[in-house]
Amino acid sequence: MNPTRVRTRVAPSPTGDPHVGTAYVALVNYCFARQHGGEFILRIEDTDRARSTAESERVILEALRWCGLEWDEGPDVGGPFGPYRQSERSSIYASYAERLLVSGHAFKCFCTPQRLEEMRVAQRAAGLTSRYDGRCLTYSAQEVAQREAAGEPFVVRLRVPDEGVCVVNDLRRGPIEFEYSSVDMQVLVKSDGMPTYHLANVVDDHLMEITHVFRGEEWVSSAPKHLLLYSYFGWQPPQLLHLPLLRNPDKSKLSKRKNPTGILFFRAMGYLPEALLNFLALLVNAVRDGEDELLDLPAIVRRFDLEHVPIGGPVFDLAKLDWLNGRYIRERLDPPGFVQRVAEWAISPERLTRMAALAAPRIERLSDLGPLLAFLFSGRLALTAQSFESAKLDALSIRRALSLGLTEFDKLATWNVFAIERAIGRIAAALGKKSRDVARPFYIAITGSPTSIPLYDSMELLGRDLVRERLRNALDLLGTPSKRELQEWESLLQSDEAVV
RNA sequence: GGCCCCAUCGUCUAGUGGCCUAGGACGCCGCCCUCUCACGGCGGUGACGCGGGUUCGACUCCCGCUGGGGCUACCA
Repeated sequence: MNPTRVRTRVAPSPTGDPHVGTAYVALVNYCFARQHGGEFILRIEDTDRARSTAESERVILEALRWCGLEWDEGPDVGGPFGPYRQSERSSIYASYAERLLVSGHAFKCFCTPQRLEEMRVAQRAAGLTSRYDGRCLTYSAQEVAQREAAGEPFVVRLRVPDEGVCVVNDLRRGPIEFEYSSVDMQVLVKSDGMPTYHLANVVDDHLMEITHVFRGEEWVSSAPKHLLLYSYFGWQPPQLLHLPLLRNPDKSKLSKRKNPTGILFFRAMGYLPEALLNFLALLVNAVRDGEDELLDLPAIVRRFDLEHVPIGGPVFDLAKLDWLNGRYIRERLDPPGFVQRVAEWAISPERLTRMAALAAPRIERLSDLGPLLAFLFSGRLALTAQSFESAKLDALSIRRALSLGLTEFDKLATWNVFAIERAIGRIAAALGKKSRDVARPFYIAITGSPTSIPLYDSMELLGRDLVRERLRNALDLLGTPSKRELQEWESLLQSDEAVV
């Protein structure tokens, strides 16, 4: 019916560590494209200047490659529809925003953040949908020109009808109806001139000739805005399918405070990429009764079935991943292959060199190496609440310190000894304790012992994901902070930051 | 609060009105194999959230409730 070649994309935002949900979404897009002999594109959505980093982009690409997914077009491999990095396409978005402005489908808005905030608070208090009230829509052309000439900062907003219904056709969910009156007049161009996701994603999907968009469920509620944009531009929108969000065991959205979420975590933990991808594939399309669950990528693509992609949010079941990974290790790896994987995993020459340098001054026999460095080759450590009794701090301070570590470490732009040391320093200051005393429980949580090779080096070597895992584990042992505690403790840190 | 999505064993799911006294996988339990453990084999535990309809017949269709989730930013 439609002779157009199938083109799908995954569009991660380089604002943090690669998320396993990104791999999940990428896999679906990959499978569909491959199954139809189409193209799978990787696009970087870095329109958030404040949060996007080149390092994050690099790591995300590396992580997706590690998973075994290859894209046909992308910022690193190029392609006929480039550039594939939104920050390099500013002029394109500007011209399309201008088009909307001219046609009256968008307008300049000079409202201050404070006014918007007050408006929303009032709307919510009145039990209404929070939605831009259209004040700047009442200004005359001259008034807009005047304000602009006066140097007033402004954003460009999408004009949304006050009445009528928008129908979003989801490939699996069917038609979803939204009253336009419940759709906000989204900002399309920020005051810094950068487009928001909404504008950029629509323009790019059109220009890059994307035919099918498989994306996370969190986008359902902004689909009407996107559809509106397509219609304003006179473009044919792509087919949409919203995939369920991966969940924590308590069914909430998978979050790194509670669970491993980073692709890098799985690598650091010693999962094989084939197993991870296989596990995700099982979440996308379950096997038939009696069919083997061990599937390589070609098999995953072959049996991919759009009609049977689930829409209920699955809990990410680590136990099942463990089982699958075990099968890969014992069924798919021959001895040389196994050795190679182990080498890639943890004993690269660089890593070994670094470990040796840290360990050598502290041992008397080579055989001391095993116990001293075992924690660097382990997943979960065998700790109990008693393990922390040798720490200098009181129980509450320990929990506070570890919990603050969990949040502080995630804020670090780069993961190295220096940054880690400063983070610990900040935590110590926030708690009014000495750094060395605060470091003690971290030694125990991370290395398994109060005496070990240097903590900060160990943490860098172990990687942020494994450190996070160990802190989570320690906190589980000592008592996971309640929501209230978490809030109180965080404020401790914030007030400290304000002083600095 | 408002808008939207979802709902089968603890978990992932099969099931698209009769094939279902609901099937498979992970987990858990037991037995077997075995120098330990693991693997492997065999068996077991265990679910259609609730209430109304529709129908000769509902896990399957409709409505309500309840529960869970997402969004509600000049973040994506």
